[in-house]
Amino acid sequence: EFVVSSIIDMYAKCQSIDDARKMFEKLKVRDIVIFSAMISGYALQGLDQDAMQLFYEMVKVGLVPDTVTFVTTLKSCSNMASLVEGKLIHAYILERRLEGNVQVGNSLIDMFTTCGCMEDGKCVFNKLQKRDTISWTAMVTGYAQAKEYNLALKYYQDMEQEGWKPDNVTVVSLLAACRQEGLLVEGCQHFESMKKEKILPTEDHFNCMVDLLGQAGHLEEAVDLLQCMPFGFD
RNA sequence: AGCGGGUGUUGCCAGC
Repeated sequence: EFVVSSIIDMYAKCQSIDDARKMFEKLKVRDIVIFSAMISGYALQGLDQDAMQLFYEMVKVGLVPDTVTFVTTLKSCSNMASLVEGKLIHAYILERRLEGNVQVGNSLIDMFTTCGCMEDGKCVFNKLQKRDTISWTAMVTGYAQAKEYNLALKYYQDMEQEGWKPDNVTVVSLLAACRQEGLLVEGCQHFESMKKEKILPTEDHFNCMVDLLGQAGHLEEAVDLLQCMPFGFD
């Protein structure tokens, strides 16, 4: 029961997905947590077709997916950028009336924007009763990935205006957008604002900043930044 | 009432 799902989870996260599956197969009784742990393991390993198949199997045996099941299954849809499967999962979510759930909504936003369906993503976002940092960041990242940088930056402005603070992931997406648009000043502002927000920069932040400075011809500043970076060179 | 499964992470290049 509790122990079993933990072990499956552990195997799945330690790249022993086959061992996880063996244990899964041996079980006489499987509940949604066991299924979700197994689906999550497949999604983590990029075995997305297996994840989807297990989801369908789970529904077929009469188990009712919950928010966690949907979140993990949508992850596989995103990995594959499979709109067809994503829409099918969306239909199950609507049936269960879970579209307004924050985590499920966030996953739907990610799935739709990853599949290039910006309107559907926006629609889910707009319908969310409650939003969190991840909802906003998913929109920023989604538009940045779609190369709609101005919209990405606009979502960030709205996010700020509604009183939300960015976190390190938000800033990576912002810097990526600025880098693509060559917005040096704005990029520097976001990078500087990390100190104020007490966000620790990761390698990704530095990579974006070094490139942003470099492409603007500020080579010395780029080198300075490289030198104070707590990581190896790229 | 509680417990095991959970969503957002830059760019370029190479391989599959």
